[in-house]
Amino acid sequence: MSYKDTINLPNTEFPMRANLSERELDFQKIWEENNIYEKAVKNREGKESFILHDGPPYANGDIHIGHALNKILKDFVTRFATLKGYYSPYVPGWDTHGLPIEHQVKSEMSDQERKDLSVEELREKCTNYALKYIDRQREQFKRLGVWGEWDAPYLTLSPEYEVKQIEVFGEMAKKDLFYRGKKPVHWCPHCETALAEAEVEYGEDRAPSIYVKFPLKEKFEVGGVSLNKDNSYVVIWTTTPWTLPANMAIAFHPEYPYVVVEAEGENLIMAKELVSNVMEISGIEEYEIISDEFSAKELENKKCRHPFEDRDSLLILGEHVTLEQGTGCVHTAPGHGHDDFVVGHQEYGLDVYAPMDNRGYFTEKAGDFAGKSTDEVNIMVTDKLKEKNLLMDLSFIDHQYPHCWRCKGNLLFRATDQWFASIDAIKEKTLKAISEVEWHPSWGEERMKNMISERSDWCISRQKKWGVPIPIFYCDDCEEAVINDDTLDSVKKIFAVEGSSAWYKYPAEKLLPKDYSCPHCDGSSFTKEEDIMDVWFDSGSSHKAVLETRENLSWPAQIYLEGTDQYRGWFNSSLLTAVATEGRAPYNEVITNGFTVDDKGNKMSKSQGNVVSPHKVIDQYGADILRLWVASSDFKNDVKVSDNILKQNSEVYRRIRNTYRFVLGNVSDFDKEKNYVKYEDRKELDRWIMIRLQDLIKKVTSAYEKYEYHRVYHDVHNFCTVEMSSLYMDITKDRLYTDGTDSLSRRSAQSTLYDIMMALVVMLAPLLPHTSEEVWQFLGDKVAAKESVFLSDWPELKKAYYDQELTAKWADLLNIRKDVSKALELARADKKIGNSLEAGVELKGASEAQLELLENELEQLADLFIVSQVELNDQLSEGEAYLGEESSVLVKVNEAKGDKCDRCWKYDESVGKGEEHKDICNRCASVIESE
RNA sequence: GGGUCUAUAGCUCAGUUGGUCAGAGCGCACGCCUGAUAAGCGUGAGGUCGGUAGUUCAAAUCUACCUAGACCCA
Repeated sequence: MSYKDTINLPNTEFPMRANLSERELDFQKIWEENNIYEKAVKNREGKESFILHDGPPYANGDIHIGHALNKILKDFVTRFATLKGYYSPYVPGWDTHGLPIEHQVKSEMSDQERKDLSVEELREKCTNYALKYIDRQREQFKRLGVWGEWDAPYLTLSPEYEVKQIEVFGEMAKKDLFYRGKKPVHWCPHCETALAEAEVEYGEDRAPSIYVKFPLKEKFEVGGVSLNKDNSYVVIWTTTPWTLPANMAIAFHPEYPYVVVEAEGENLIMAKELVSNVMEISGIEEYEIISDEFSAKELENKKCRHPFEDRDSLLILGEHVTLEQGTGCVHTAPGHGHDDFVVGHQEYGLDVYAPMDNRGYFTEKAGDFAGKSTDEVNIMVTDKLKEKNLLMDLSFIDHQYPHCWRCKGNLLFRATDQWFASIDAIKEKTLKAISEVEWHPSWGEERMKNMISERSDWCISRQKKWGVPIPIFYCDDCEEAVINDDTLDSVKKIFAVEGSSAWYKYPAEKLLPKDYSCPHCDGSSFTKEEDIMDVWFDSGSSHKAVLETRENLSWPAQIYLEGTDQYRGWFNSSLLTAVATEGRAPYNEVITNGFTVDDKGNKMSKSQGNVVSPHKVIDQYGADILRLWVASSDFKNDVKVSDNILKQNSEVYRRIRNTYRFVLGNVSDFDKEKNYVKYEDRKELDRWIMIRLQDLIKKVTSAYEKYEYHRVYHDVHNFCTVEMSSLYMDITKDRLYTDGTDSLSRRSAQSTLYDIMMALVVMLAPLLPHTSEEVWQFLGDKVAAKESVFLSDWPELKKAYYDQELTAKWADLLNIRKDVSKALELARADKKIGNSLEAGVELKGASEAQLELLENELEQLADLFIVSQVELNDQLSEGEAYLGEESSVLVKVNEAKGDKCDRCWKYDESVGKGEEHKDICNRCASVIESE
């Protein structure tokens, strides 16, 4: 007869193959329909808050693997916090304003449509565009298994958000942190608009190339020669002669050597390395370097005369000067160049002068050049220079020049009025705030401090339409800028109802309080500011706009968690607005994740073909595998991802899943109410693994608290593989299958498996929510009280379980087990045995203590080694036995005595001797009898 | 060019304040099992700790330089 029916084999419907890509959707549906997220959060109402504030992704395009990494990490944080007992609601958000969307919307229109478009229409289209992508991304984020208030996210374009944002702006304005200044921007004279760097295209263009002599203002000595102002010059080179009227300075590199060259009776200052170049280009054959090399530091703050304006030109130092072209002496017009602005204006305080109108024509201030175009001025300038004999050379060259993305025309670099936030005013406070934040990893503090220390003032203005208007008015009479509580309250009221598009819909009078008059001059007519705010001001206000306005949130946030690029971005702008308004950082902790790179550590790019798409991963493997990949990586560094890496994670997943499956199969007849064996009454091996489980709980909990998910991953995986699968489950199978159904030994094992399962499923729930929920549902009646794993509690660490004596004893026994395994393998290689149950083992301890141990535990050794018999033999010698490397025990492997029991498959001398059950051993016979 | 980082077996990670032959799991190879079976068990082979030069009795661990890579800025 077959005895298979008399044993308790695993029994479960829990599928070995997960089929995650399809089944995950079922669980997501269950969560959504039953409001599990809401219930889980509500479950912790009144408990300590743990608020992770979401950095808003930009509402454009589909999510990529970097988004997935970041959002999944956030999900780990909030799910763990909730299970651990914190009140941790998660409100996701989106960043919706800004150039890329405006750009995209415009480029989808014909030229005519674009021309006919009103600002309000444009903004409506932008709104729709953003909303469309929010919907798309929302579904994609939800598909990752990220939970949160997806039905009520925060959007930077929502009226309530905009109101808070201009409130933040107003608070800063009241503290006098804003000022109006000029700054050069890319300007298209045809489209009459400023362009962002993304809208600039560089292309070949023909330009005049001129070398110009600037006369010294006074005589000075340098490099051992004395220079006379009548015949001594600094030589500059430029390809934009029209910017010369705005010249304010000449920049020299502080480190390169300069010299004086004598040529044609004149003394010329230039970089030593470029002398021969310049002479060759200018066609001068006879020249001589008449000075020693000298540092430009000797020239700093001396002056030249402007070649044709009634003005001086200051000699200054700048690291941006190169020796690739020109003379090493750089014409500097702070109104017409970026470096010129930074060095000339911000470092040397020179005027930002750009006498030019929106169409690119020179203004009245430009004197002779008034009304002229840049092309005309190019010619006039060179003529003037020739006239004064200050033009060393004129030629034409082809070079890379910026063009407008739309009309393809040449761009100008031109200073326009901008609003700035003064960083200097709050720098000290900000640096202090940084040191009060906990940075993970810790180098973040230094990175942030360096960044803030070096940061110059924040240009808030953007000459665009898709954004939050800068809520400032200008009095038409006195031209003063007006912003105060009265004007702000009025604007806020209107924005709260109609959103910030109202700024474009209504004239200033409607936006201001009724009959408002200028606080400076009593004037009653006003003009609105046309610029919008930098989008970093949008998201940088989120801590106020979200944390302060939502009832379930609170300021400041416990955590910001973003990619490392956000030191410059969101961490930075949020910090500045928070310090400006509240005097401290908006976060207690900042965590950063690295970027996703390919398996060689290179960044992903379409052209490299190494891009891993989260959608594909989900289709092929499932979101839980993607999440496992996130968990497996030390995200503080850059995170590698490739097919191979994902495949590896799916193998790890399989091991975890099969551990669950084994347990589920073996507790199918287990009723916790009736069959649970309490810890003290369990078998030693069961107690041993329970202690191992406590170690695991301790390690895993601590790893979660430190955001070290890769430690969770490794610890849990090792536990499943080493402790559980190859040891505990392998050994316990015999008890579970063949001992009496209701025997203490079997119930003891089941109770243990149950305890382990309950701890594991909760501990992995933040990482593998779908699988954990699936397991939870399969536990069925046993956990009926809780409808979802996410409504349960974090496993409790049972310190009382610890038992040093037992732990030490089992460490010894398991060492011996390793040696026995090795000995069995040798026997197997000799074809003496196949299955280890075909073996009987003889042992000899290597020490008194070990001999005693073996003697005491003899009873359970066969089960522990999964062999049929174990005997002690103090006659064993090294010649006939294997000497264990781990424990020094001597092991001799023999064929097992007796015959194979048909029921438990062990060999035993009692087999074949029974009356009723001939083919099975005594133990099995008695089990059958008693069932 | 500047700021901040990273570099340990094919892969993912451990390696406290420098000190026993550098560890784990996976993968791989080989074997076993066929009552966890598109599972499970065992054994084994894989590393000049990115490179070079130093400090030291002693360095994967400290210093300098170099190489490769990442983010931000210029």
